[in-house]
Amino acid sequence: MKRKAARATISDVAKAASTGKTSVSRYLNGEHHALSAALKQRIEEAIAALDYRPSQMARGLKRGRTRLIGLIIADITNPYSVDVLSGIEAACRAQGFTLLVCNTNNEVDQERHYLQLLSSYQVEGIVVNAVGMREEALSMLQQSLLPMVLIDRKIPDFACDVVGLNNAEAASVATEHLLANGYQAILFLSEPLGLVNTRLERLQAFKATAQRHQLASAEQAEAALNEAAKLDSILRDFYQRHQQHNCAVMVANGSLTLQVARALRRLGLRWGPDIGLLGFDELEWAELAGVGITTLKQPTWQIGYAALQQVIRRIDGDEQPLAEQMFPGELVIRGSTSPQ
Amino acid sequence: MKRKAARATISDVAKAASTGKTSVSRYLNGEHHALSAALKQRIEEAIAALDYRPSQMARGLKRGRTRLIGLIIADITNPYSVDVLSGIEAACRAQGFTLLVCNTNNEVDQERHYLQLLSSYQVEGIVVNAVGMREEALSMLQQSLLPMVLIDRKIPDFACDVVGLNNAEAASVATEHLLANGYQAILFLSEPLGLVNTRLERLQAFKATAQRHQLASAEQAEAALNEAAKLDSILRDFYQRHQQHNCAVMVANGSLTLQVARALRRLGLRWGPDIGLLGFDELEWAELAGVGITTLKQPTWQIGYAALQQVIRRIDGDEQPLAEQMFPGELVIRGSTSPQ
DNA sequence: CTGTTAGCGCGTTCAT
DNA sequence: ATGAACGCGCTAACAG
Repeated sequence: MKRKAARATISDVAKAASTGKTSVSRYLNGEHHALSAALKQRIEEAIAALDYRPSQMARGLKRGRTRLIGLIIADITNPYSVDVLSGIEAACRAQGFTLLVCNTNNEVDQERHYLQLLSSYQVEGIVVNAVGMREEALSMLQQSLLPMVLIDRKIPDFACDVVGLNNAEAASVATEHLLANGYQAILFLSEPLGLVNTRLERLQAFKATAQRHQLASAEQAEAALNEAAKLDSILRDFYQRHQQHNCAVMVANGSLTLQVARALRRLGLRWGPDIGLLGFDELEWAELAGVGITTLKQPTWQIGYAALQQVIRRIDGDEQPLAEQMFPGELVIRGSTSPQ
Repeated sequence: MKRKAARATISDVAKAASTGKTSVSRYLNGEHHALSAALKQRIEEAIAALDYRPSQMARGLKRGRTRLIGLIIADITNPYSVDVLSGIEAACRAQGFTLLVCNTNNEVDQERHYLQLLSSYQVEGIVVNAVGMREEALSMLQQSLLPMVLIDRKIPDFACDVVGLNNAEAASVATEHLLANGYQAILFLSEPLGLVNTRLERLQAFKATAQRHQLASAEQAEAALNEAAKLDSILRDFYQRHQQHNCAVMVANGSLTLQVARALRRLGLRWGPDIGLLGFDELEWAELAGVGITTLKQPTWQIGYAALQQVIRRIDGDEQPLAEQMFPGELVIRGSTSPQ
């Protein structure tokens, strides 16, 4: 007695429909023009009766097309990444691809593991959501020969399609908003800059805009997400030096904004009344925190969708030089950037 | 000239090591006892030289073991689900499985689509993270014959392993906390109860505990996540009837807590000073919202990890009657449950 | 229009 | 200890 009914194969269907495997295969692949109505009918019934579903394994083995796409995410707990994932997934469904999601948890050996894995499963393309990814982790990607697209971040010296935010424009808009609201000292706060282009571009646009408008004091500081003490001292120092003017902090991403908000809490400073606060990336709780936190919202879903479309274009043989799609951000104004 | 170097196959390796495929296969599967040191050496070098990696497709086809596990998530934007996902993923890595993540977005036809897909890829087991899943969507799962485990929620009349929170205990602890802090009227607020066992169990434990302690007023109401107006009226009404006493709201899950917080904002009510607030599920921003929101934190990561272990046990042929693992929650006390 | 045949890359008897 | 040959489920080339 069998443990469980073995799955029906294409041969079973062929037998049940008293025909050959080829015709069944043709039916499955939509080559309806080459099948008589009667045969189609029989095949259809056989498939239904046996609850047959073709094995993607065998199909991929034969054709070399697995219709599989790998997604590498540095940190799946990051809301930005999750939103992007939604967009990617929607695009996959629309195009008939399946997504293999790999969360590297920002660990290099996990990334190595997953790259091998994706290769083992013969994925046809890879999307890398590099948000929050450390630089060393990115280096590993360079060896892959598959169609690949980067989200949010570029890799120095590595020619690869990129989809992300128009950082220069966004940072400029954000800075101008703060200037327009009368802030006279602004601190640009980010995780360690390194060679991370998003941070560098945002910083540069901030500086340029500040200079263009002759901002009295444009400062810059870096702190890692887990350096609470350092964050405290940076913020305390900045506030003490500028509390007589209107001063504000501009935070380069959502994860850090959360930490900054916690730090300000610890220091007893209220965003809005005491100090301005503006963060990149929308936060679902932004309106609930005190007077609300002004954010620069990214079109995350669209970014994910566009990224997947781009990989597919490459899979389909597109040899265009190099695509770099930059989406505009949207400023969501809340209480944290209203002085007094 | 070939477009890109075709991947090396097991035959290539065999040729390069001047041996047969069989030995290479044995080497790959760790049957080291049956290989001479010299041959192992040659194979090892050939694999390295060709950058060979076995095709999981072919392997799965032959052995019938794909080492693939499917995960069905109702709503990937739910932080609870993401945390659980982390745990599942860690367990997968530890056990040598790969995860196929499917986000149904709470749409029935997407679920149908993904169930077929998982079956096509011959996954060996399925984990269903039912958090936020509508009842009608769950019904579809019943037909799958694969090893399957449910997270968080049970399906009526469907024998299946379940991993989740000890709802009765958790709700009891939460209720007693409110009682101890002097609240005399408590409103239990959830999404529509339906037949969702988590909601029912939490409600029942709330009622039982309230009765045992002779709480003056224990009320209950339901509202869907998108019914802002209804939420407003429920809360306004409750507050007006009880504002002379200390009154509190207990919310059955994190997504709804977010909506409740927004509603209270709209109504101009402050949690803590004006009305008590306690929510199931930890929120990363809980401490930043006003005086902070008291939450009942679930061991999400562990729940995910345990769920995957359970599926694997079934895959390995475990025929135990039925496992129901219930983890304890942890009350995280913040300002929202301190009256006056 | 339809069936027959030959692999895709791998694991697995079964001989050597 | 090692290799030759067969077949997993499917598609593609080639007959009929």
